[in-house]
Amino acid sequence: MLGDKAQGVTLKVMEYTYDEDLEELCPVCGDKVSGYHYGLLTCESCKGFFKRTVQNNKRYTCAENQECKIDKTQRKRCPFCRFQKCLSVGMRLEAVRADRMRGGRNKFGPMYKRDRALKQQKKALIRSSGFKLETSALPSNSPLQTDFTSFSGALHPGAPLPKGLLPSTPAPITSTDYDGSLYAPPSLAMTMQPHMPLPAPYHQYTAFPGRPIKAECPDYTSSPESLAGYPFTDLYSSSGASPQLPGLPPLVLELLRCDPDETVVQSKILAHLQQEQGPSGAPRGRQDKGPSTFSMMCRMADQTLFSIVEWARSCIFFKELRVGDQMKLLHNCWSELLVLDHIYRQVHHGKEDSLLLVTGEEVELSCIVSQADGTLSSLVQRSQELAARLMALQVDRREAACLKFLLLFNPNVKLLENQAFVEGVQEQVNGALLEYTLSAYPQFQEKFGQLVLRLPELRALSAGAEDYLCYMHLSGEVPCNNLLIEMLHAKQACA
DNA sequence: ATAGCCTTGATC
DNA sequence: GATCAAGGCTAT
Repeated sequence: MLGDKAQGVTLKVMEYTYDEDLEELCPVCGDKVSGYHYGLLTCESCKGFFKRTVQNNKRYTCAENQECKIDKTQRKRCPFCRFQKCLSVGMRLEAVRADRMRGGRNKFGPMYKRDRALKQQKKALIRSSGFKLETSALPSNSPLQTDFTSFSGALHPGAPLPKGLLPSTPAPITSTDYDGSLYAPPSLAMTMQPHMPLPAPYHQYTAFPGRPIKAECPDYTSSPESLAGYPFTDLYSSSGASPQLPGLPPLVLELLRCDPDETVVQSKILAHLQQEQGPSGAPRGRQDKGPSTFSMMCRMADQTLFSIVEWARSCIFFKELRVGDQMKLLHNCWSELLVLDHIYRQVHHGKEDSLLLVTGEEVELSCIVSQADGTLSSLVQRSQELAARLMALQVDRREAACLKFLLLFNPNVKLLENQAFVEGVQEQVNGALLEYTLSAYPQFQEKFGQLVLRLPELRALSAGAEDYLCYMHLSGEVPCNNLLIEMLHAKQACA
């Protein structure tokens, strides 16, 4: 045993830390998972919380506006929002037994098994591609980036593409991907329905098509009585998501399911940044400004971009595309997605005079403006204005998820191999968003139009941001070996 | 009320 | 018989 460890140290160390890194975090609070509970991998405490809530038919209320952040340290603060998050990430009421029978298995057994298989496969794929890149002389200063650099490599126009890596990689965070698409060749799936505007296709992606399952477990959701007091009964028109709510357009639901959990993304990015800075990376800020602040922002954006790419790769529809089209779409919209991500965070943050960073840090706007040059200041200012507009529109998470897809599936991208498909998705998402806004906000008929109108503004903003990044890059201010720059180059090459 | 640890029992 | 997600117990 000890001998094994001593040999090939680097390899072992890499493998180990890598596994640790990928070890799932609870989608509710980001704590360590202890196993599958009520439908997905969660931590012990959220399992217990969910059980207590459902078993004892608890009712909570939120003292704020039902948008409390739930993480490991704050999860006790607002049980209402915690339970809402439990539901929105997909914890299953039906898995709590009415008769309190102990032991045994329930109907979710096979689902868990499948989820495990998917994760296993993903691990294997990433690992193999990671090693491939190791050997192909990537100037990596951080060997722990294997999971992300793998795609960075794949996106690089000049780099060899690891065959078969991209199309079938399952979702990293949304653990409820139980469709069979993983095992079906994506290209085939497309050629099968080249001109179909896909009304049928997405049905096969819903986790439980046609739904329920009355049998062994009590189905709380099917009983109006037991449902009556639950917060999610009136959730439809507010925030949060209820996976089983009737009336929510299934596609919207599906898009939401693809959406990564903020907490998980945040902790992942934080971990990466800390690794880059070294273990002694003291939280610097106030006095240590200047170039390091900008490069820090670049690193943050860079990591966010990795998570965006990861999101896209695991998304419904997107993963069905050929790698070439995937890259074209991403090259087209990466900055738009970054800007939207930033702006939506500010909407959520809800403060006009400070910014919330992906890392969870809050920075005074005045602090940024004082350090930034005119261009950057005006970009920040414009993004704050856009955030304010979206805030006024009360954009919710479902709408934001749709907007992301509308940016990603841009049929105006040139030379797409399967443009009809991209157009079809765009159309579908538009339809679903319209349907959703109309039914969820009937008193606000123009909401759809208002939301969609923000997209050109957002595109203009992101173009400005790209220009600025380009300028800064030429002045040597942007850290190299950066996915941002890679994207920038790729886009210029296309143009 | 929370969350870590324990017991149970259907399924493999 | 091993596994592992259910429910149960209990100190904090």
